[in-house]
Amino acid sequence: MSVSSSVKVRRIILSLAGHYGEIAWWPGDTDEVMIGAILTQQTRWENVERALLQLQWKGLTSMHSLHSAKKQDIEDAIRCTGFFRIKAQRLHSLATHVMESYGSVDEMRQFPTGTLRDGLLRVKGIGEETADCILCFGFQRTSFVIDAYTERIVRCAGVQEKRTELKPLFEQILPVDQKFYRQTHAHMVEYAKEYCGKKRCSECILVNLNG
DNA sequence: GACCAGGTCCTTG
DNA sequence: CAAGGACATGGT
Repeated sequence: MSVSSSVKVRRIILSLAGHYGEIAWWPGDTDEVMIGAILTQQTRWENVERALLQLQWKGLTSMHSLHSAKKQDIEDAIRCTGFFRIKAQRLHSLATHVMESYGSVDEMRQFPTGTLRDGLLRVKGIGEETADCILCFGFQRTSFVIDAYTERIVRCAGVQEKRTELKPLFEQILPVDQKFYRQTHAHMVEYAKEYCGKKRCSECILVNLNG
């Protein structure tokens, strides 16, 4: 008989926190996090940073400016992130949602997390992970991000729950403190990039988590 | 050249 | 609901 998924996840969280400690991760203002969250879909972060620089040169790093930008200008700036046509469309759709539903990014801050999340998920091209990244890292909310890396790590430890059940599983365990949400997601990504390849997981410091 | 990257949407069986 | 393909550039 193995331990429950809840205990496994708790061990992973604690183990990684002990391994990495506090790390700086995904700084930037709210608009920039929103943009980065879309650009990083299925894309390395280094390429996203280059695109963010190009957007800065064009003055397109706010929802306000993206709302009125020409599609061609957005595409040219973000080409290096791949999927550039669909991502340009997604950025514009997000900007339109922000400006037309709230008027500005600052107006969004007074709304509850659930309301903001429902709105974001209605934007075509924003799924659960992107919405939670925006909420957790852009709006400082306690909404945990489940990504491919997190799923890979918990599978490795024998957690069987479906992906949609992982978010509530983590949120039951984490203290309701924004800092833990940010840090834990950061740890998952750093750890997986270092040790969990897509096909195999070597030198895994979590190998004894089932015991 | 093959394979992968911090997803999401759409279509099929 | 699960599985497969499309979207596209850049690095190993």
